[in-house]
Amino acid sequence: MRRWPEIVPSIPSSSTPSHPRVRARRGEGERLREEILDAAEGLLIETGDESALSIRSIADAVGVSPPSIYRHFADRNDLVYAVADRQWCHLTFAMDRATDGLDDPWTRITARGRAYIGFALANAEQYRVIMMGRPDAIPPGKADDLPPGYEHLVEDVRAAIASGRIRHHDDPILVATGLWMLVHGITSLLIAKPDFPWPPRDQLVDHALEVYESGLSGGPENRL
Amino acid sequence: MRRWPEIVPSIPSSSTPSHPRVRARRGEGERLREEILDAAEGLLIETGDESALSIRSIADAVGVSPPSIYRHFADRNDLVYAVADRQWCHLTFAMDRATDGLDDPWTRITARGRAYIGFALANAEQYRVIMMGRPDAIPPGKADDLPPGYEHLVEDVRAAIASGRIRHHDDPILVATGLWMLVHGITSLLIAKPDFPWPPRDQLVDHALEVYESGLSGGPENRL
DNA sequence: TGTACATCAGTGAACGCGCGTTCACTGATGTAC
DNA sequence: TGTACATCAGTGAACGCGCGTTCACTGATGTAC
Repeated sequence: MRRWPEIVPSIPSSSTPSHPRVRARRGEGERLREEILDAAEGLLIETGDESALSIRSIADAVGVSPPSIYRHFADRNDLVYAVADRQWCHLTFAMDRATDGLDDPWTRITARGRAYIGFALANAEQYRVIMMGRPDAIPPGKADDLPPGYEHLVEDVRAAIASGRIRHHDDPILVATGLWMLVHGITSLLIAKPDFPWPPRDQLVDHALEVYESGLSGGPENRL
Repeated sequence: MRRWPEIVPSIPSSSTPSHPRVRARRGEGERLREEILDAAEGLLIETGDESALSIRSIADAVGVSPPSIYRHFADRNDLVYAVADRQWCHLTFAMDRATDGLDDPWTRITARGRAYIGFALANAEQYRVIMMGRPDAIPPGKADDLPPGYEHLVEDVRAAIASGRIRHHDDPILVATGLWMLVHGITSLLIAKPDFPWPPRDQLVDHALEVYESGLSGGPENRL
């Protein structure tokens, strides 16, 4: 069980750089690494398919020859890992931002959940890679990693239990995991079945969170 | 919105037939079709990867030459569709069996949910294809299809609302969809992250269903 | 201030591979006469 | 009962493709002297 690096991610543009690329100046070779990841992410969004991330197509999108990729990534897997890793950080970042300044534990929990759903749906293909894909796409040693913001969620659950907001359930890990599964279920089904005649998304999210909250708090009479 | 065919599926053996295959007798050409699907499913389970289902590897597993596949399937997509379609039927069948003979609507609902989770986890790679994969793998016109047993679930929810077992929620579609999402969330996360240090599976399932049930029934004081 | 040179960023061509698909075919077998 | 033949199940060889990866290389650029 490891941490994901606590870097502050910048949401990258999905733009495919125009082809005539200017060669990095000496000492600035690392620049290409970022350009590669940007291009990979752009391709991911564009094609919606992780398997479309070929060394050649990425190199082409960056405006560079395929062997150049190998200066920065050991092989294709290593590159896909890096792409997934970035998404992981973005999701964490989005949730941290959403809970910033909120004090009430349950408010923080739902805000986190809504941010999770919102961000994941806005970045569906990236979410696919990190949460719905085969474990191959996950960097080794990260497969058993905590989900984005999991520790913070557990803290909030613990606080909600302490404050009596969550009743009849005393295991914060179990409660947090259940919440994660509900939120993931909503997110991943909407992503996997975009053509299904869903009820309005907001209604769906509200309903599910409300039912779960009601179940955790001991019934509707306890609701705000 | 279309129905899946109401055929009674037989759970296929995942065995890869031994190589020296006996040619089908005249008029029995359809036999190969089933052998192909069996072999494809076997490969799917074995490799855990839909992209490993190549015409060549399937032909090899059946003990037949690649062009033979085209006698029964228009192209690779068509074949993958057929594989997914079969899984769809199996899942439906498993749930119908699990609710057989049960009368109480809520008992039926949870039995259906547990059967869904149980069957999907026992056939993880197949579940991946039909519920977690890209819509490409889903036969055209089936992408907006009802999930296995959805209508029956909605019926049971309606009955549970009528009997007062589900309170404060009057839209059976919304409730059924929420239930589906919860159950799918549990299933798909367990499949996608097999190495995560989960709480015991049964505990997780029990907890989530209990919380959701409590939320739907209006609090723990209403529980059995 | 000038220059040789080590280093760095990146390239062009090629490798072997497995893939989906097509083509013209083969040889067994049931059936019409 | 015998046989010619249409049909059926399946084949062998080849196509063109995109892929990951490797190799020896080029040419710009900063720097030591």
